[in-house]
Amino acid sequence: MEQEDKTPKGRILETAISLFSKRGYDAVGVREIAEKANVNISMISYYYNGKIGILVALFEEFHNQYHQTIVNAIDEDKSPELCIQAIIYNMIDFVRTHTDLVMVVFNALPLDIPEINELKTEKINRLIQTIGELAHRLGIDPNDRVLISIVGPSLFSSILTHFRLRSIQKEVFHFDFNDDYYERYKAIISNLFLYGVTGIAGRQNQK
Amino acid sequence: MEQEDKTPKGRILETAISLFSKRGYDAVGVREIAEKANVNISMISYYYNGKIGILVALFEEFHNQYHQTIVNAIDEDKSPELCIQAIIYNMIDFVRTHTDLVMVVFNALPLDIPEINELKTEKINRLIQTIGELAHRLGIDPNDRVLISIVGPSLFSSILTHFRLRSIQKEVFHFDFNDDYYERYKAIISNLFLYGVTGIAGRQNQK
Amino acid sequence: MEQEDKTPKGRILETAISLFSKRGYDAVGVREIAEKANVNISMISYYYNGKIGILVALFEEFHNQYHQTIVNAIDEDKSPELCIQAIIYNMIDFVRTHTDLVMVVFNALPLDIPEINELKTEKINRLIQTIGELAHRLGIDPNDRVLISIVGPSLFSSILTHFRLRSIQKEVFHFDFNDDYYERYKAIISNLFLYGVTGIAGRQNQK
Amino acid sequence: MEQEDKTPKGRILETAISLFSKRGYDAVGVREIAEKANVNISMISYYYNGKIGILVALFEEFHNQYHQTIVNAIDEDKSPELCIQAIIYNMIDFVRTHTDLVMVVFNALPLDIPEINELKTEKINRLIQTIGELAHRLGIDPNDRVLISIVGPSLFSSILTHFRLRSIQKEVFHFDFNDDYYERYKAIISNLFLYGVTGIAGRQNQK
DNA sequence: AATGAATGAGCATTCATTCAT
DNA sequence: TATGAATGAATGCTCATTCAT
Repeated sequence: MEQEDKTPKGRILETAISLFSKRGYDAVGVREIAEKANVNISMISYYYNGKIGILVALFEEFHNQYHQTIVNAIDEDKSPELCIQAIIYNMIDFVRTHTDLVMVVFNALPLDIPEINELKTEKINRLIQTIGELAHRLGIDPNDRVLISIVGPSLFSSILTHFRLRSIQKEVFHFDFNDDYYERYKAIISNLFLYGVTGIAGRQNQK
Repeated sequence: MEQEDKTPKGRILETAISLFSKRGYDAVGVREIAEKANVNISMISYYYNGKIGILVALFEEFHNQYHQTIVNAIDEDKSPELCIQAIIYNMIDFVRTHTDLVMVVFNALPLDIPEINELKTEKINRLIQTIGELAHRLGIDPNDRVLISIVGPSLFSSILTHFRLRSIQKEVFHFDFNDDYYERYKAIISNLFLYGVTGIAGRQNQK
Repeated sequence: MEQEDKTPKGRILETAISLFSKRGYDAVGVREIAEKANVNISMISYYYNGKIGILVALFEEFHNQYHQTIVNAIDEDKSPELCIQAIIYNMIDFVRTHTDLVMVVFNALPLDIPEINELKTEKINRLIQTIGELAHRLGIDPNDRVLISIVGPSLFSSILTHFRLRSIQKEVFHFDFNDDYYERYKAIISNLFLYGVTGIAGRQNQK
Repeated sequence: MEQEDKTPKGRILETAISLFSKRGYDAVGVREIAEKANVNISMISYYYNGKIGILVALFEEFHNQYHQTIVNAIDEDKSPELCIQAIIYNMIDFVRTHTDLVMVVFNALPLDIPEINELKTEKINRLIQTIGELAHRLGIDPNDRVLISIVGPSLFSSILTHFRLRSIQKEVFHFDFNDDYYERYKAIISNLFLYGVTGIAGRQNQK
C-alpha cells in the first residue's frame, strides 16, 4: 500500500480490495482503509457514499472486466470443447491477475447485503445462461436446467476454490505457484470437466 | 430460534451457527446471539471464552462429525470408484443436514483469523490426505500432489457451492430441493468427477 | 497464595490484602480473589457481604492491631522522648511485618469510599489524639492543634512512604532491606523527629 | 466542572484530574469523565488514545511543572539551609495550587501500571538526586545514601500527606486552610526538618 | 477537494452480586 | 457451607458517518 500514485479515489478502491480480500468486508474498518490509502477518512463518504458504496463500485469493476473475459472465449466457429477450454483458460488468467478482487466478490462478503444481492442474482444468472448455451452444443439437453445449474457453478467454484486455498496449500505442500504450475493447472481443470461433461452427455444419449 | 429446549450453552452454539451462516462471523454481534438464544450476554464469555471461542467450538463440532462422514465411506473391500461415490453421497447428505454449520466453516475459512488458522491448516491437510490415498487407487500417480490438490478441493467446493447458491437458484430456477432433486444431484456430481478423474487417469497412463 | 491451610474466610482476607496492596482496591476483582484464595466466588458475599465488606474487615483488622502497637509504647514512667522513640520503633516493626495490610489501608485511605469514610475519620482522630497527649509532655503547647496535626501525620507518613517506595528504591539504590538496615532506619527517623520537635519546642518557649 | 470554556481536550484532562484525585484512577470510568467534561466519549480515545493515555498526559503535565519548582529554589549563592527552606516553600505553594493533580500522581494510582512505572522510577530518581546534592552541603555525608533516601522522601511525603488528610482534618479540627495557615505550615515543616537534619548532622560529626 | 473534530450508536468483555441446588 | 449458572449493569473502546471549515 502507501503508493502515492493514482488518485485518492483509486487508492481507496485498491486498498479496500486488498484488505477486504484478506479479512472480509465486515472486519475491515473505513479508518484502516483511509489510513492505508493515505486518504482522509471523510473522502470515503465523499467518493463512494460510505463503506457500502466501495463494495458496489468494486462489484461493478469486477463484472465489467469479468464478463468480457468469458464472452471473448466463446466463438461460434470453434468447437464447443475448445470454447469451454478457452473459457477455462481465460477465467484462470483473469482470476490469477485479479485474485484479490475476485476473492472479495466471491468469498469475503457477508451473504445478505441488500444493496449487493440484487446485483448478484442478476450477474450470476447471466453467467449461468452464457455457459448454458455452450453446454447443449456439447450434447447436453438444453432444457436440462438441473444439470447445467450444477455443472456450471461446479466449474466456477473449482477455480475460485483453488485461489481461496492457495495460501493454505502453500504452507502444506510448498508449491511454487508460477507459470508452469498454472499451465498444468489449466490442463487438469479443462480435462476434468471436459471428460466429466462428455462422459455425462454420452450416458444421457445412450438412454 | 427462540427454542426453549436444550441447554443455554447449546442454544448459544445453535443460534450462532444460524446467524453466522447467514450474515458472516463479523457482522453478527454477541448481543444478537444472546438475544436470539434467549441467554444472558455474559454467558457467551462464560461458556465459550468470548465470541471467537464460539467459532473454535463450532469448528471442532464440524470436523468431529465431518471427518467421520468421509472415513465411513472408505472401505478397502470396495472399488475405489465405489468409495469415491460413497464419499460424495455421504458428503452431500452431511451438508444437506448441516447446511448452516458447513456454510459458516466454509465461509469463515478464507479469512485470516489467527485463532482459527492453526486449526484450519491441520484439518484441511488431513482431509486432502484421506482423499489422496483413494485417488491413487484410481490409477492416479500417488506422488502427483498437484493433481490431487486440485481435484480434491474441486470436488468439495463444487458441493459446497451448490448449497451456497441454493437460495439464489431457488429464485432463478424455482427448483424444489427435495429428495428427488438430491438423488439426481448425487448422480450428476458422482459422474462428473468419476468420468473426469478416470479420463485424466487414462491420459496419464497412455503416456 | 494457593495455600490450602487456614479457613476459606481467612484465605479470602489474606489474598485480598495481597492483591489490593499491589494493584489497588478497584483494579482487583472478586473473581481473582476467589480464584487465588481457592474459594468459590459466592463465598465472598457469604462471608463479607460483598467486596466492600472485605475492605471494612481489613480496616478493622488493621486498627485492632495497630492502635495497640502505639498504646503499648506509651508509658507514663518513661520520658516523653523515650515514648516517642518507642512508638516509632513499634510502628516500624508493625509496618515491616504487616506491609501489605498497611499499604492497602494507607492507599485506600485518601479515596472517598462512603462505607469507609466514617471509619476513617474516627480512627485517624483517635491516633492524632493519642500522639497529641505525648506531644505536650515534650514541651509543646497542648492547645496548639495546628502543630500537632502537622507533626503527627508527618511522622506516620514518613514511615509509610518508606515502605511505599521500597520497591522503587530497591531498583535505584540496590539496598538490602534487612535487620541492619532497619536498625539504622529506626535511629534516623527517631533522631529526625526528636531533634525536629525539640528544636521547634525550644523556639516556642524562647518567645 | 461543566465549564464550557477551554478546548474539549483540555476539559477532558481537567475533569479527569478532578475525578481521579477524589476517587482514584480505577474507580472513575471514561463515561463519567466524558459526561462531566461535556465531551463525546469517543473524544477520549481520539485525543489521548484511551484512558491510560490521560494518565500519561497528566503525568507529563505534572513533572513539567513540578521539577521546575524544585530547581528554581536551588541557588548556589544561598546557604543550603535557605535552599531547603525555599524548596519547601515552593513545594507547598505548588501543591496548594495543583492539589488535585498532585494527589492523582501520588495517591490515586494503582501501584503497578506498566506504562506509568517507567516514568515514575525515572522521575523519582531525579528528584532524590537533586535533593541529595543539597543534603551534603548541609554537612551530611554525601555518600550516605541511606540517610538521604530516608530524609528526602520523608519531607516530600509529609507535605503530601498534609494535603491528603486535609479534607479529613477539616472535619475533625475545623481548620480554615487559608494563607495564614499556610505561613504557619511552611514555618513548622521547615523547622521540623531543618532542626532534624542539622541535629542528625551534628551527631554524625561528633563521632 | 480536503481536513479533522465531533457524534451517537454499537462493539466484546467483565463486573459484583444473586440464587437455586 | 459450598457450588456454579445466571443476571443486568457497566467497563473501555471503535464504528461509520457528518459537518463546519
